Amino acid sequence: MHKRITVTSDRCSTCMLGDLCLPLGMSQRDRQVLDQIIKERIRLPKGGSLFQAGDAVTAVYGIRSGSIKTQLEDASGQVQITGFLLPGEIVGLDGLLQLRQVSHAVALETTEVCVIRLDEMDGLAPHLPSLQQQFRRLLSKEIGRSQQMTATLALLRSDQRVAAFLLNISQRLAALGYSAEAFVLRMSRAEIGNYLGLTLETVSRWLSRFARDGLIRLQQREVTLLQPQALQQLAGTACD
Amino acid sequence: MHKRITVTSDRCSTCMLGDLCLPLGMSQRDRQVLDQIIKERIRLPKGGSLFQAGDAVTAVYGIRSGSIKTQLEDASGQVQITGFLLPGEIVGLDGLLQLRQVSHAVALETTEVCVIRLDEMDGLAPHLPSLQQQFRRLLSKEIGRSQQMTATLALLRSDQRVAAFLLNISQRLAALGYSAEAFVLRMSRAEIGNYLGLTLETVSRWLSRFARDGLIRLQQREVTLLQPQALQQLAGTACD
DNA sequence: CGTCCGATTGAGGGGGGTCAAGCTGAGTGG
DNA sequence: CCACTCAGCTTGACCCCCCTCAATCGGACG
Repeated sequence: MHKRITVTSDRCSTCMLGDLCLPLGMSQRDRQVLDQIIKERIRLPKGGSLFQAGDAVTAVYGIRSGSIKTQLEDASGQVQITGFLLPGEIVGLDGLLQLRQVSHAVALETTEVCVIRLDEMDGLAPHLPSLQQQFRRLLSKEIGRSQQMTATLALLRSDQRVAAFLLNISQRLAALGYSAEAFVLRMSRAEIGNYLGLTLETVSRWLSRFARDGLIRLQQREVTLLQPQALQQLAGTACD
Repeated sequence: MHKRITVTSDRCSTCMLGDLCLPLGMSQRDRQVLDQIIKERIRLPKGGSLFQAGDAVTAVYGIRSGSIKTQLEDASGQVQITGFLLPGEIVGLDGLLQLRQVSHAVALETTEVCVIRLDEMDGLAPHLPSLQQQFRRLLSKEIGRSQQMTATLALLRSDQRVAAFLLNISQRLAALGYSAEAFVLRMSRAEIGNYLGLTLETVSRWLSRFARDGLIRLQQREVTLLQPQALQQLAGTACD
């Protein structure tokens, strides 16, 4: 389901993602130490699983290219998507509690991730306090992101959730240097709906409505934000 | 708003909470090292603030007795309660990203917390790897808890959310050695509703209905679970 | 050109929000 | 000791938002 690749070039210290990923806030010297930790990448085809619930946790994963969804699943087959992750973001931060994965991570397109082994990280920890602190920040950031999602689900109407979703994707892509206005949704309407606690029909209706009202332009999964400020106003502030 | 107390007795190594709090999985020797980190407690009256959004983060806090709610607030006064925390649980794990609090933490009753200073913790980290790992587990646990909340809001009907809420409180109190069947809700109907993404009327209606159907007994905020297994069946599994 | 999966759009109904009117119990002051 | 107050809770009536069910459409791929 996935292919392991030994890293030979373009390590952390020279990676284009730089501050957008694990090395954030680390000195160039510390980044070169980091290069020694990350020796491997994994390449996933569209639909491929990075890990499944129950797997032993030996590493966390930094997305180098592509995108991944993470979802909780229960015995009855019920699914809840908990995140859509983009390059620079770290996958597998839940699961550190018992060192067992609780989520299922699936590639939404061809995706490459850097393997950050926990044992390597713990081995270097005493010599690299900045890594411990950065890792702690990443965990805390994930808590904040998840709490924000809670506020979105608890406080916003369906149209506000869809608008907030578009803006969130837009801003994260913009931070990566892509266009904030024009982008391609890598996930289906059903996946967006599941993520937002709505049905796919409701998502589709609001996207169509936004397009009809001139807020966005839509061609299948291609989105162009025509009036981002109007979307922002619609989404309001769900405690952010 | 709060009173600082220097710790003179009943430190981590002898605290009754023991494995239910920070020291989980640490050796008795390591716990005695932990005693040196935690030198202070804070006592809060009902309604008192432990910290507010924007405050500098210098510590996280272990609840020793009482209970605390944490909530996100935005400029327009919109509030979203993100958690009700019981003894043994750690407050302030969000906020480590920028070392600024993002939430407002308020005591639901007279509450005492142990101050776990970050600088002390980082100072001892190299000599105490078990603390780093335990702290990482706690952060990961909080991610899992928050994701579970997302699933609850996205997947469950209002009656299922209320049932799941009662069972959650029950189980956490049982883990502390209290009765799983009979307990007092420290928060108002409005706070429960906010937390669950419902109105206080809906919460009240379902509690009344559960009581009328013989699933629980209700006297103001005193709850007795008469048929916990029926509640469990009602709540179903929101991906857990 | 036919098939298929995902997306769109419509019609209808129900779950939960809104608004409003009482109720309850704890605290207060006479 | 008891009326008074007030915040929190309960219960009812109404209605709207979003889900459900269904039909149709559209592009991708053989």
